[in-house]
Amino acid sequence: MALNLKQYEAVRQIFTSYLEQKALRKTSERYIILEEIYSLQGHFDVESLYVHLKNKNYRVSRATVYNTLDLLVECDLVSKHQFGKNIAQYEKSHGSKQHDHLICTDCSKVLEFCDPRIQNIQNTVEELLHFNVVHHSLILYASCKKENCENKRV
Amino acid sequence: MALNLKQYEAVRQIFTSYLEQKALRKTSERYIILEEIYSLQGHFDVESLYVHLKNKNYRVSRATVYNTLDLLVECDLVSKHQFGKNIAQYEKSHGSKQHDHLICTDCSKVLEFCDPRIQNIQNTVEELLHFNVVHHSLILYASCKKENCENKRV
DNA sequence: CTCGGTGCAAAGCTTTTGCATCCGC
DNA sequence: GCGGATGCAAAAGCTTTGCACCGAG
Repeated sequence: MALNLKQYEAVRQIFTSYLEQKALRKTSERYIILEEIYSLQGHFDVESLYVHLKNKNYRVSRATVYNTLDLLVECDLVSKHQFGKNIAQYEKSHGSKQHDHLICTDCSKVLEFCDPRIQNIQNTVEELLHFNVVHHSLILYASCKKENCENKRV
Repeated sequence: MALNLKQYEAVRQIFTSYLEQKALRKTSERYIILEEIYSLQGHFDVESLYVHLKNKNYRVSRATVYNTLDLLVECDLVSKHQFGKNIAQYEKSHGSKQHDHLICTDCSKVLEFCDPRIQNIQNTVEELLHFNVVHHSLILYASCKKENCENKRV
């Protein structure tokens, strides 16, 4: 909910540089969307972002939301995930620690974890296949051992 | 293209057990779809599988293809991937070595690689978060170092 | 004979596209 | 003022659903 102003200032700066570098226009919509994203916690999909914006009475269209998200993903301020469903999930990524995701097979909740060893795997594959790894997605699908898993219900 | 009969026999057996265990009917469509999948190489999406079946003059519907794929994924004979797009990709998984995927950011080609260290990461996370990892998805997005990458075109 | 499974087509959802309008540069 | 970007709505693409019929058990 709350926007970290100091962080937003930095992020806004990065976005501005990116837009200038690509000779794209600095429209108010683009900044409104960026600000909204950085005031959200956790993962979100396009529709919920759109609704959030509408609720604040901003006049934006889905098309612009999609377009802007693409830009933000490209300049690394937002990351995009496909958690097995057909709905793309996004999350702000500036200043966040590199992390991967675990999805609970009982309740679909998404947890985060860090493991530096993923880097070693990337390095090996880079050498072996002669590629430069740009980014990765590691998702573990796992069931909760605890009986009290929120939604042990399926 | 060619179906490995010995493998198919084993796979058919597994599917049959699964259907019996779940008290589901052994319909001809289900076996036709299984057979077609195991005669395909590499990844495929629902539409191409459907077209393959239609070309062989089988009377199947997309609904049945989707339904059967769900069953096959559940009994581990087929694995499902979301390679960043909204089209689910599938591949036969029985008898194949555990592997992960690298997607070329230049030409979208999908390569496979194996790295046992992913297992270590899973073990650590299992302990740390108290989950049982059922399966995982690791995708590396990487650009080809070689100038002669098939489609260095974007 | 029952009722789960199927085919077909329509509906549902997410995402993309076309076009007139708007506004950053 | 030009041309990129937007809003809106329609269209597209993948997947699910409703319904009448079929066929496995």
